[in-house]
Amino acid sequence: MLDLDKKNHPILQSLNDAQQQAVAAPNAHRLVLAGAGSGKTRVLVHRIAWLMAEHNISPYGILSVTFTNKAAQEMKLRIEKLRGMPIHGMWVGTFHGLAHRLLRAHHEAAKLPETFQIIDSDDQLRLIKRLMRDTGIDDNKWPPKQVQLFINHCKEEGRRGQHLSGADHYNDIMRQIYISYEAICMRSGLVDFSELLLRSLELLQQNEDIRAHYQQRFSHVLVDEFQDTNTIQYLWLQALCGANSIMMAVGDDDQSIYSWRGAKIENMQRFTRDFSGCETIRLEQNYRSTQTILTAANAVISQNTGRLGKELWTQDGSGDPISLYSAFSEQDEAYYIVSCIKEMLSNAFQYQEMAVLYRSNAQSRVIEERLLESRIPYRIYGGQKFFDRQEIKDALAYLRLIANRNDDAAFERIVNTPTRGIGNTTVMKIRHLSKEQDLSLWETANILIQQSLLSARAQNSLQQFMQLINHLACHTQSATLADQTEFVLKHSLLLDHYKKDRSEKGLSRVENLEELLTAVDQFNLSDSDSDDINTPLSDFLSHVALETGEQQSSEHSDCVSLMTLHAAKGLEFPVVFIVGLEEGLFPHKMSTDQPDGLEEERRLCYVGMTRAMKRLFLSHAESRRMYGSEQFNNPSRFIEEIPSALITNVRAKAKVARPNAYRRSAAPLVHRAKNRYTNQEAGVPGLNLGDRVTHQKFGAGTILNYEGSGDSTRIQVAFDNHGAKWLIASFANLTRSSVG
DNA sequence: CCCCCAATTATTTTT
DNA sequence: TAATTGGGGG
Repeated sequence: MLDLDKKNHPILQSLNDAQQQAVAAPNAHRLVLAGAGSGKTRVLVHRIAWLMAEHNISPYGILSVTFTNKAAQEMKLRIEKLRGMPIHGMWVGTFHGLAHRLLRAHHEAAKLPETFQIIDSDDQLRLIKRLMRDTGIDDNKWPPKQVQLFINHCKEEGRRGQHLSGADHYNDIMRQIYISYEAICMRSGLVDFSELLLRSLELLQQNEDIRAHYQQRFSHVLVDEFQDTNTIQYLWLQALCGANSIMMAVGDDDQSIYSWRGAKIENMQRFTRDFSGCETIRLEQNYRSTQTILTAANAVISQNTGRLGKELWTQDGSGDPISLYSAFSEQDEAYYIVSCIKEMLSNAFQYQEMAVLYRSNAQSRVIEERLLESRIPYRIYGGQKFFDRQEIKDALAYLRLIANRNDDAAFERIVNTPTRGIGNTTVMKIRHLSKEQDLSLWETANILIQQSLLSARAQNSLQQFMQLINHLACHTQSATLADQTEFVLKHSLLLDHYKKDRSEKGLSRVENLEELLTAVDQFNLSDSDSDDINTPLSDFLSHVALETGEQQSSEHSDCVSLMTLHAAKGLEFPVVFIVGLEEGLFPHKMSTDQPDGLEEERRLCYVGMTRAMKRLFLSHAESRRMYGSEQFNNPSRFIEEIPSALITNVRAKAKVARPNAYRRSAAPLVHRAKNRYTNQEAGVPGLNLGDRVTHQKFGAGTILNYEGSGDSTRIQVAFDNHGAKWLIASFANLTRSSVG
């Protein structure tokens, strides 16, 4: 506990006890177990302010690491806001961004050319494919995607090609490809994402003076989302922390949902072991959700084993119960969601306060269709990033080649884009010689031309291409970035190339290229880290590679958000719908066979539930069209893990509340559903699934399901006024009624 | 070089 | 089912 006068310190005043303990922790390592909505960013920001104010730490001595650019940006902003002035010299950024910074500053010691550029996973895959073709490795037998995973996995574990044993045929092939891949990247001055981290770790490991410099500089290292760190990131942090550095790791083991991407929850325990004197602080008071939502989420996550342990609570009230809807089908589910959205809207919630979360992207479609139909504005998070689009990458490849002629990935991409008569034969020739001579494609192309080793046609085309690049380069040397880009777009004929495509796709590609000009322009204005000595062009290229660029521009309009549960991490919404809570879908069947997989699914559910502030709607569908066939999934086990007292089953209510609107809009689909059921008797002659029936006591309802046969047949009926019930068919005495 | 058809295959994704 | 990918033909 802190002394009273400390508690009244302006930086600590607004914080709860646990938060204060974290913020004002003495000079010792701390693991902060920060539950969802417990104010972890707040703690980090206040901690930094505290260190500067009370420990007299200069911004220069602080290193603050996050995973996403968005988080880094927010951190920076909030620190500046709290201090009331811009911060200089503090390293606040993503793992990759900071690693990049280290490599730029010490490219020589890192054995990288000054002009090195970053490639994304797409470029990486292309390089691997090309290399496999060159070395004659069958890409049917060894899928390039798998090779890519292998390489990245190695790098994430800190292993180089030389370190590998090649124990069996598989490992032998993989090692071979990995080694040639490393060679190509070196020769082309290219660095992939995992390489940024591994290379900068090696830089620190192999250069005592550099390591000592940073260890001395950073007296405090703070890390956000620590549960998402992988092995190399852990080692990287460790390398930056000297004997006198203090580290604060903030994370939540219950929100670890990226183990499939290499994240190691074990790093949390490892941290408390490796960093001596480390104590754990728990932030369990939640400032986001109602107690009902928290109790439900706590109950679900408590099913997991090996947790560090934590229970969320709130000072606020219990709030509304959680709604559960059992839909007939995914269509029905979508109608229900839309009807709830309308209801919430009339309950004074705005569209932008609502989010629909699903396990897999494919689920968004039905919901989109219904939203579109109801003219409800929505926005889908995730999906293709601006700078990942084909046409944008083409344009960037021109810029990259201008910046660095040895960039093989860029060369390969645009040597014949737009088509200029440099076919496969020519490119193959360049590749072969390039491999033989260990020169870049550009250098090789030069040799081929000088020695006239190509057909006259090819020679001519290639020469023109290279002249074009040189021409673009020297004509834009002194121009601004925006002018440079515009010049390139025009003279490369890339814009014309896409303008020829009159389809919708082509149209949007042209639009995107035009948007690129805007992006370039904005970059000039806002500018990046201005503390390196690079050209604006190379600055821009690094920026683009590391910051994938957010969604479209419609950010500020009032829209319902649609996204995967993964994408929802870190966000919050007053009203949250979690749909498709079915066995096989969520938990996904790909992860149900191993216990680890199932627990991660459960954490995902926990993440989803804790996004909700006021209202949480859960739903599952009894039948769902998946991969072209009808699946009958059981309700997700996660539903059962929620105490039933917290849940209201709303199936009947929803139908009664809006019988007309509901029925009318649903009509065509009910019809379609009925067609599917036509030959499927509900275990009783004359009754089919989907039929409308009447019961003496319960009134009208719809047949949902049945089980068993003969006298013991049970039928599930959704009664309009009494919810869903299982009835013994032989006693129920149901009569068919016509569909309204 | 482009177009069409058959085959394949369906989590989650940041940097 | 539907979307993407690869191979073959024009």
